[in-house]
Amino acid sequence: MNSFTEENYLKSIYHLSVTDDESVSTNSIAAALNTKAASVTDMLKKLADKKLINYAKYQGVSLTDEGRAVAINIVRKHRLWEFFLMEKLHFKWDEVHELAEELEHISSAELIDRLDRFLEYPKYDPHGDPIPDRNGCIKTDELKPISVLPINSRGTIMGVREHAPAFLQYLAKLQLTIGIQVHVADIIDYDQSVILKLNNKNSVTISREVAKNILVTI
Amino acid sequence: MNSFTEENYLKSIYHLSVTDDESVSTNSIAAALNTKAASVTDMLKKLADKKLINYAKYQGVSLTDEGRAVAINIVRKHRLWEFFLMEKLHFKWDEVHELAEELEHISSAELIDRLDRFLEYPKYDPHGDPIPDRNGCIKTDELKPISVLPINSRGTIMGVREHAPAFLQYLAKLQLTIGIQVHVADIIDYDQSVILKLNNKNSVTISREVAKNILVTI
DNA sequence: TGATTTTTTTAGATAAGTCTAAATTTATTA
DNA sequence: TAATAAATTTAGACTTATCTAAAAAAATCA
Ligand SMILES: [Mn+2]
Ligand SMILES: [Mn+2]
Ligand SMILES: [Mn+2]
Ligand SMILES: [Mn+2]
Repeated sequence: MNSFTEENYLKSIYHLSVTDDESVSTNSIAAALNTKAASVTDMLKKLADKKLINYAKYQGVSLTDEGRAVAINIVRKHRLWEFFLMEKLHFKWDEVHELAEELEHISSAELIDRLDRFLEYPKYDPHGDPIPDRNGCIKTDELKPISVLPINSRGTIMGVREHAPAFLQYLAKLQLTIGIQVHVADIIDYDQSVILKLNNKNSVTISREVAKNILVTI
Repeated sequence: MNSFTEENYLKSIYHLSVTDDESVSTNSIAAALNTKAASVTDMLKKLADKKLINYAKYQGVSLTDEGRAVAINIVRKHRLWEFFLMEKLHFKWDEVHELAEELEHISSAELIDRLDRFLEYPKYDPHGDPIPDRNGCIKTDELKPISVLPINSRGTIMGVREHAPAFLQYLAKLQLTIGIQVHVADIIDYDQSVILKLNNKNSVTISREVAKNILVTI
């Protein structure tokens, strides 16, 4: 079995490698885990010994197939717990992530499969991220940030790129949550702010920065 | 915050002091936690420093009010998770304890209060043990082992004194589970074996050892 | 009571995970 | 390409929790 710490490293490497694509740097892992580069190097050696990552000094790291399987399983647990917390315990979408950071380390596979069944096999977590199935298969829908939509186009909010509670609370206040249809009414020349019309006729203005972090299907 | 290890020590001391009453010995803690006496001594010093236990060298330990509050909170979490696992995820009563040993360390009080509400404030866990409320109040029903019942008396199974999976599986096979009414049909002179009649007319024979570990109300 | 056994504590090691400071390697840029 | 800057690794130290072996205290009993 892997320790909580090892699991957190593997998960971070996984997330960094899906966004960054290439091999992951020591410093980026340190930043993600809020730790120091020296600590990361120590852990990378250990994970390499366990054949969970490919690591050559100064070269960055990537996950092995086994390491990726471990990481995806933690992501699966994280997202299923998030769904449970929101759906059954009625937490808000900005509250579930922190709690899931603990729950994702509960080890039992039987438990998570039963939770999956109890929740009726949800496909997406409260932030729109896909939940891997028990075989580690994970959907990859093509989502676009609102910032690339042209004036007068429409989209449905399906995810976010940023999970900070403050950001999620802000979106909730604007009623910009998963499943909501938006219509790009205007884009301000000066700073690229986006004016959205919602189905309920409300109109909200968001900065380009915010628009980049909201994902939609067209 | 206390570490998992500290929480496990406090919980063990709590359980040992409710069954044994007086102050708890180093060796009994070591036995309960499957560790060595030397390790226990080290931890006792730390817990005493944190004012969670009363400890004087060679004198055994007892919980302070604060230590007891921490312990009871862990027991609350343990039993609520056990109830969830059985009620919602349909685990068997011999499977839930091990899983709850992990879940009891999830820290959020908000989470456990919401879980409590979701489960509709259960009073007892799957083994008949009372679930402390959020203020740490815990019911203490007077339960008697079947072994003290005279011939021809009746009782309702309300708990067990032994939580080992093998024991619980054995009881389940005999249909001796929580809520079942039993009638003491006979007690064998030779070895004090107890012959029970159930409501469904079935008759089962259990050893005195087993009879001691099944608790009933009359 | 005095000797023996049991219990508990101390001493000293080990392993995991973290840190700071220094050294080394790689990347940048003049 | 040589100097400088940035990234990474190493060295050495610290904390937590654990262990074995030895010492000390308490309990038992002849
Ligand atoms: Mn999350
Ligand atoms: Mn999420
Ligand atoms: Mn239990
Ligand atoms: Mn129980």
